[in-house]
Amino acid sequence: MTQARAPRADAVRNRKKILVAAGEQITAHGPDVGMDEIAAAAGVAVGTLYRHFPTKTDLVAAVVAEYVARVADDAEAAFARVADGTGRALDELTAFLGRVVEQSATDRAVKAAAHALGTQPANHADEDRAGRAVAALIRAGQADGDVHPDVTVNDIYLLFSTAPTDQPPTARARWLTLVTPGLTAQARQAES
Amino acid sequence: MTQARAPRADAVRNRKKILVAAGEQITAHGPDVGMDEIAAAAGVAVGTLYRHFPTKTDLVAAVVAEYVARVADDAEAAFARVADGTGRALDELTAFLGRVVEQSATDRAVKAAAHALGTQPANHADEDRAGRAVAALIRAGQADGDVHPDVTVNDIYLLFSTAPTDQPPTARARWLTLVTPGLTAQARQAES
Amino acid sequence: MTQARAPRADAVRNRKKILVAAGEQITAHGPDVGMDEIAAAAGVAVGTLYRHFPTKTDLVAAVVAEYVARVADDAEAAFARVADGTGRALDELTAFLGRVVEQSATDRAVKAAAHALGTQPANHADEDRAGRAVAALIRAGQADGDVHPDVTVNDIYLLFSTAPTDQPPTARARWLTLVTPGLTAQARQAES
Amino acid sequence: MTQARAPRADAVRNRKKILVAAGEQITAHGPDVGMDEIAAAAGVAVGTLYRHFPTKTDLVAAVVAEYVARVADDAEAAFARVADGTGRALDELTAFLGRVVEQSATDRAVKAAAHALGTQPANHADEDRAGRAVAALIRAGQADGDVHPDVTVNDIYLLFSTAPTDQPPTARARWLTLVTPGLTAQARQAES
DNA sequence: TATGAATGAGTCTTCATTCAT
DNA sequence: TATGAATGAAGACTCATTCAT
Repeated sequence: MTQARAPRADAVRNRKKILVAAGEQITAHGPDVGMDEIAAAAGVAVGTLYRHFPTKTDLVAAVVAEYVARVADDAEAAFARVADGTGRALDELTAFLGRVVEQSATDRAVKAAAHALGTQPANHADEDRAGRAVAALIRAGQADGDVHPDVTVNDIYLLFSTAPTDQPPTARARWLTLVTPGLTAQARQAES
Repeated sequence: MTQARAPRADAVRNRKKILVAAGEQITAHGPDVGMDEIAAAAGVAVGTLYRHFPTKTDLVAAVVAEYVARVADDAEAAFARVADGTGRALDELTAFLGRVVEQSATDRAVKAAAHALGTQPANHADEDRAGRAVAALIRAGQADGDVHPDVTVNDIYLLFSTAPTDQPPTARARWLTLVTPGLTAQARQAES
Repeated sequence: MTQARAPRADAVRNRKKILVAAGEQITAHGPDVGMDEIAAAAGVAVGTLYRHFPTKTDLVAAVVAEYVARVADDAEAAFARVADGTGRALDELTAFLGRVVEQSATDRAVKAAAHALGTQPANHADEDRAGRAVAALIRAGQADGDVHPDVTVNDIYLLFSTAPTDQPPTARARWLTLVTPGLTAQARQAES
Repeated sequence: MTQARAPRADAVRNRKKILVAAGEQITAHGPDVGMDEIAAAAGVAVGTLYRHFPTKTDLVAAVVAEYVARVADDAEAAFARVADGTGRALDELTAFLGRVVEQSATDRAVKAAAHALGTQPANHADEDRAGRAVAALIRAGQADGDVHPDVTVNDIYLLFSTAPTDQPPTARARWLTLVTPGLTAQARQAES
């Protein structure tokens, strides 16, 4: 037992490998990748995969949860920059939106898989974390007079969920351009 | 003669029934509905379904094509209203966008299915028709000074393809509100 | 009714067309050709095909029967030549065998189909006709001292049924060369 | 440990069971037996069958390959007896032919299935082995003056491929009697 | 009567999940 | 515990046969 290699460490490492592989495979080959393929990509046998995730649904849920966690981290970092005066709220908000859209890596394919399998959002903690950070960002932007007063966290989520993640970068950039005015105060005032 | 069921008529009716059922089933239960289920929903046997569409891919392609045709009709009607002075271009454009988004009936699920099956857009005629009508609408709006000068047909398509068709009506309405400023001249000028 | 075209004539012509097409299709594409393909090749609709042959089995049986009839004709002609002194029995016998082997047209594929479908040999009349003619040929050859005394009609059938009809002409010719000695008197005496 | 079922051993045993069952089923019920039936006959589930042979074609190819291997073994054993003086070449050759014909077990039905599925002869090694042994047998027989000088390996193959394996033993014996003279030197010389 | 659309049981194959080793 | 072979339900597709027109 004292001989260096911790037993849990392997399990943890396996879990990570599986999660990563699952994300990659689903992204690359669509939501219908087989469990065998994911296992192979992770370098483990199916049995091992099932030890960590009793169901395909569970696996996908975990992948989605990971993604949510990353998004939450990103949102919090963005707000931190606003809080300490490094960044301006509206800019951070759109940049954040942009970054999320850029991450084709774990994208709509994953969400489609989640949807197809009826996954329930598992990790409320991370979701809340993300939600709070975004809300703070929005409030800051509104305080600046940059973000339209009626914008809510749900609006950002709505845009997330409709981002063209599976399209080429130019399309994604253009989408951002088209969508940003809807968030700004002036633009919406401009329409009468 | 008037009470006789026409022979070809039945086939035509079956084709229609299948198309409708396929749209519904795919929309309701996702792209992975079985052909048997579609057939059952259409009230025919699988064999009949396969007589009309030799492949699931073909069936989905046909459903998509139908959808495209309806969109093309809608776009042309919208432009017609602009042409005869009944409607204003920007309004027609956003209303058109709104209508497309409203049609959850044949929506993203269908397109996801199409994507998953690698369907090639078959009906270029209808696609072109839709494209021309939308382009005309945009040009008219730009002539009015309402639509931003750099807006193109592809922008509209981009918004189409990211519309939250599978979300509740309020979300869809909100999405439209958020997205519209990106198309207007003033709003985009308002951003500096 | 007196207007020239006889109604039965068409039916007979159709039957013939179907029979020919069935032979061709089975030969060309194996015993698993669909009834639709046979019907198409015959230039009729499946329904018509089924009017003439209530079952695929029946159709194949009919094709086989046709083949048997042709073989019977051939055997009788061969014996006729022997009877009127035009031909020598052994030569006619081997030539007959050769001709049968040459007819790849309606060949093993048909018989395999027949076998697969459990067809019972239908046309005893033609079979008997062929059997009698071959028997006569054999007896004549034995009277000449050319054909080995123990050769029977069944031997000829055995060779028929094992002829390499689906192989290239050179192989078929070689087969004939290898097989003929077994029928001749001298050759078999030569083995001790 | 001695009473434990070995893990790999099971897989190997399954493979064998499947191969045997496939041979039997195809022989018994023709090339069109369902994979389900073969699996049932082998006492495994279809999935297992497909794990071992990804395709029906592969399965049939494997059955054929097994058969070829057995024939190669037989031919080599026959030649070994000739080489060490235990047997006479012509006798061994015809006995070999006889044995092959006797093996109705894996016979024409299998080859027909192979043909129908477009199987490519996979195991060239075994084919070559068989070919070499048969060639050696022929050469030895020719050296003895027993086998006709123009006989080649292809002749033997030709006879193989036309052997009446699906007929009763008496018919097979008779066929051998009829066919043997074609291979002997004297018999063929006897014909002029 | 000929047509060809409709039927539906059956075929091959896949894949999430279980379980013996 | 990790492995990977086995399971078997389910899906796409075929085709002999029936039947309305």
